[in-house]
Amino acid sequence: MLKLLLKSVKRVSLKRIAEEVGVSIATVSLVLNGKDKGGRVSKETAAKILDKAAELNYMPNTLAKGLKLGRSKTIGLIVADISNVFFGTLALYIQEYAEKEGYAIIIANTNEQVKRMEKMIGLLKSRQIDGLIITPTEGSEYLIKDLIKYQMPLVLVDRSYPNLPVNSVLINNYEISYKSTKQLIQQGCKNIAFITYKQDHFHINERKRGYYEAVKEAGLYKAHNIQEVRYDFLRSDIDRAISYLVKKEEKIDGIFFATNSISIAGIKSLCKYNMGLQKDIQIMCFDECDAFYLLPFSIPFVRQPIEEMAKHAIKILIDNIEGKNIEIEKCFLDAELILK
Amino acid sequence: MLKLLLKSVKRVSLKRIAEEVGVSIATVSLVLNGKDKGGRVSKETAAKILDKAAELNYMPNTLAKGLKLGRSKTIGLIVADISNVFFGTLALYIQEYAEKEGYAIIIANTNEQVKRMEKMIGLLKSRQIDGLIITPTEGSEYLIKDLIKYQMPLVLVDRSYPNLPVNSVLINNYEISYKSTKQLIQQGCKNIAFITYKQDHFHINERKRGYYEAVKEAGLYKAHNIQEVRYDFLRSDIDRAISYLVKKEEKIDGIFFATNSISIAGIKSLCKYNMGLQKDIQIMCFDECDAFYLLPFSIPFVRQPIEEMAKHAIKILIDNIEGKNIEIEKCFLDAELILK
DNA sequence: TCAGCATGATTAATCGTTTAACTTATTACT
DNA sequence: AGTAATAAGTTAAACGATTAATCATGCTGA
Repeated sequence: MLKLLLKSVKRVSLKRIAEEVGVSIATVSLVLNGKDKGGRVSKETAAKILDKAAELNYMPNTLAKGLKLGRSKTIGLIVADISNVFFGTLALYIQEYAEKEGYAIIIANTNEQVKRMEKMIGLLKSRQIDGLIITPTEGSEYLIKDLIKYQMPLVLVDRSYPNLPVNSVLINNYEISYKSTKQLIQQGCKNIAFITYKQDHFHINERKRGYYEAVKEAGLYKAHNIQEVRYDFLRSDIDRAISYLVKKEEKIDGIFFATNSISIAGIKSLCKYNMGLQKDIQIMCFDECDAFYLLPFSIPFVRQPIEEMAKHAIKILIDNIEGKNIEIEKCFLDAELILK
Repeated sequence: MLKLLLKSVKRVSLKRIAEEVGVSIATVSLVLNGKDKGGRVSKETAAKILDKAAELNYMPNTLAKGLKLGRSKTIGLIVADISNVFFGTLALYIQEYAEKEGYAIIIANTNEQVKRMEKMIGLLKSRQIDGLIITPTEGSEYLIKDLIKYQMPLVLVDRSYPNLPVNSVLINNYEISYKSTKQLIQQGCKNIAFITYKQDHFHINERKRGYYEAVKEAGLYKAHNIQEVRYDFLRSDIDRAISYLVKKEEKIDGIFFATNSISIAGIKSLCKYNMGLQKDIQIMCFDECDAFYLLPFSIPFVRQPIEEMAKHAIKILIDNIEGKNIEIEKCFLDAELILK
């Protein structure tokens, strides 16, 4: 009874328009899709159909359309954590650019767990998404390979497997890390730490390599200045790392944080230990953070071109989906070092 | 040619399984949906079907299923700005709880513009979403009314129109604002400002009312201590407001920020004017912010139970969608005042 | 012997759209 | 007049899944 009540508000379909105008469903479809050129439908009939469609506020059923055409005009976006500002901003722009092309976005989180990533891919596939934008988790190479085999239009963003034949949009991690570390050295730092995730990610390794080359070149390399923390125990691992770094005999005078979450946790920790930022220790962060504005001095950071990344990812993906481009695209964008 | 190539990877359908096992599509469907009890299908056939489905890694086509059943197992989430941590976190939890019930989430942004909200509702409707979770923008009452008339399962979150017969999940805005303001008064503030959006939102008005009652009760009410800023000109309006408040003859000694975005912008501004936080001015914020951890003292704030909000919203919505509950639910959750 | 029932499966309609192929009537051309 | 071309539509199959209705077979008991 209730169900009947709920169903009573029927959506407007082509059939309804066809009946009310007195033509066949096919004619309505042709007109509404603009395929009535070349003497298919008379001007008057077309006008009547368009009027009726407007009057009834017709909206095509995307499910039916997708089923018939084999395309859903929907893109899956798989990120590690949508509550993280970096991914949130990425999602915002991806959604914006996708919408302009008539695509909707379904978002899924992995929480950096490959099992969840597998599940999410399955979930999105069963929804007949036309393509996928992914920031892959560690150890997900086999999933990416599967998707390639499956011929799923795909773009990796932020992170990538450089040896896989897959579209990607990345930043110049190595160069910007090298440059950022150099900057700390120029500011007079002699003992610079690098805090990063204990993860085997290409982009993370590149950042490490940039740091490494810069300190080595300056003759400042010390193995124990590189500290790795676990994603799942970020807070406690950072605390331990910072505590170690500031207490060891050769006290550090600079820290480079490899990601935004590490930056935030690291700064929190430094404050807890009451370290004199920019007096005793110079820091350098990946990504901007609101917290910076609280300080009486400015903290240098690497700004990623998130909007550009989103724009490129969507363009590459949609070109791929619509068959306009079948070449693999590896797109590298320049991040910016902000010193202010 | 290319298209043919792309199409060559066909998805596994019921038909394929039926052919390979040598039964009809109907039988496969029954077995895979667990509707083969009561002597519908023999154990052996069922086993063969299940095996084959597993072997081929069958995944139901959600579009076809949705078309047939009139339900898409998809929920639309419309927020103001997914790059805002509050909404990002909300989205994270909503997605998590929805997923547990087998629903996917499509996210859309309004940027606080009612025209965009209208567009997004249309876009989501045409995708046959089963229900909608919305943080409505200002002036969107007519859209909500439409949705109610349309009998769309719907839950408003964070914000609401209290007079409309619509499900909602809100916090106790009035009480928590009253309590927070009282707290500032107890700490000795005699001249407390309230900075809020120039928006006619129920939840915003409630927060203002809480502030108002508290200062009035203490005989501290002054009309010009309430400053309103525009969403689209947040930074500049906040700057002007703060500048005014700290420079006027009766200098303020406390500020209550009505939302998280206002808190962040406000603190930035205070730092710019070099105000001595917690010496000259006590502040009170809505929502937590990473920036707080940079300070040598703790900033009191109102913590919203975001996960609980998401949980309730999803429960109410899905009960509604599945016809388990047709009563209108107005759910109020308690926010927490964190002083540390 | 045969109605009645249980078991195990199939048939066919349906959801809303798209589109190739077909129809029918009119006009144009030689 | 006969053929072709054009205009203005319609028909019907298909996409993949669900499900009410039907069918076929074997068995039971009076």
